[in-house]
Amino acid sequence: MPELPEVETIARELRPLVADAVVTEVWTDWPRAIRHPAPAAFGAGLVGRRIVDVRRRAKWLVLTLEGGAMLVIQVKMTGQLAVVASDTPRDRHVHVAWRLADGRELRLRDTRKFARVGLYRAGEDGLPLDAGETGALFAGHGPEPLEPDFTLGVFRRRLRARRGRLKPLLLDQAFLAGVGNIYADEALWRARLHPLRTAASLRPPEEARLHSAIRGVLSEAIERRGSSVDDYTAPEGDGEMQEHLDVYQRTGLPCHRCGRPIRRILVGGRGTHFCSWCQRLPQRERTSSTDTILAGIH
DNA sequence: ACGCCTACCTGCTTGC
DNA sequence: TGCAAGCAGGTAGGCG
Repeated sequence: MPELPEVETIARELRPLVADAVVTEVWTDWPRAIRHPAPAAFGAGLVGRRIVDVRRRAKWLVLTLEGGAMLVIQVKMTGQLAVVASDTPRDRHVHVAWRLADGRELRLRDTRKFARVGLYRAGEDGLPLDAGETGALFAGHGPEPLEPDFTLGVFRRRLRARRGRLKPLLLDQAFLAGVGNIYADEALWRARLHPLRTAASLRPPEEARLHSAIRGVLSEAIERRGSSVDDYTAPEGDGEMQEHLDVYQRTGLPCHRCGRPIRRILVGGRGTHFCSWCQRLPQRERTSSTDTILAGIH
C-alpha cells in the first residue's frame, strides 16, 4: 500500500513519462473518483493542458500543468498509475484515463476504487487558491520527514506536545506526512520502541533513535523503489523493499536482531508488527488497556 | 487532543 | 466443493 516511498517512486518514474505531454481527452467510468471539480469541469479543465512536472507531497501526487493548475492524484490503498499506448485494452479496474496527444494514455487502475483525483488552481508555493470543499489541500498535513527542516528538535517538540501512543501517532498525517502502516512498524522496530509507548514518555536518546529510524527506513525504501506488497507497483514495475522489511507481515518469523518470533497485535484497528523482546513496554506504561491489546490473538 | 467508530471498496483468506 | 463472513488499510467524518 503506497506510503511516502511508493508515492515518491511513482512520481519519479512518471515524471519523464508524462513531462511535456498534452492531455487531449479525459475518461472515467467511476465519477466518484473525481473529488473536485464536477466531472465535466474536471475534463474540460484538463483538455489541451500540458503536463510540466510531477511531484509528491505527503502521499499525494501533484502533476503541475502549464497555466497554473494542479492535477492531484491520491492512489490510497490499491491505485496504480501507468502510461501505455492508447489502443491497449483497458481492463475492468482502470477507472480514470487521460489521453495524451502523442497516442499514449495515462491510466489510474484501482481494484478497490479508493483512489481520488482532483483539479486545482495552483497558488503561490504550490498551495491551491481554489481547493473546493476540501479547504486548503495540504494545510492539514504535518512536516515532510525527509526535508532538511524536519530536524530532531522539530520532531522532539511535536512528540512532546502529544499524549497518544506511538503507533497511531505515526499514522496521523497531521503529525507527520507520509508514514503508513508498513513504515510505522518498521521505524519502531529500528528504533527499538514498543508501538504502545506514549509519545511524551520518550527519553532524549529514544526520540533521536525514532527520528533517525523514520528517515532511514523511508530513504532506504525510496532507494529500493518501495515495497510491493499487495497491489503496489510503480510505472516501471515492482519495488524491492518488501524483501528487506524486518517486521511488516513477518508474524511468527524470527526477529532479524534477536531471533524471537515477530508478534502481531491490533492497535487502533491496525495490524501492528513488532518484536516483544527488542521493543519492550516499560512497566510504568502498562495499563489495563495495553494489557488487553497485548493479550489479543497474534 | 484523543480514541474509537463507521464508511468507502473488492479480492483474497478463513471457517463451516 | 461452495458460500458467506472476515480481513486488509488510507482517509474522512462523526461522536464522546
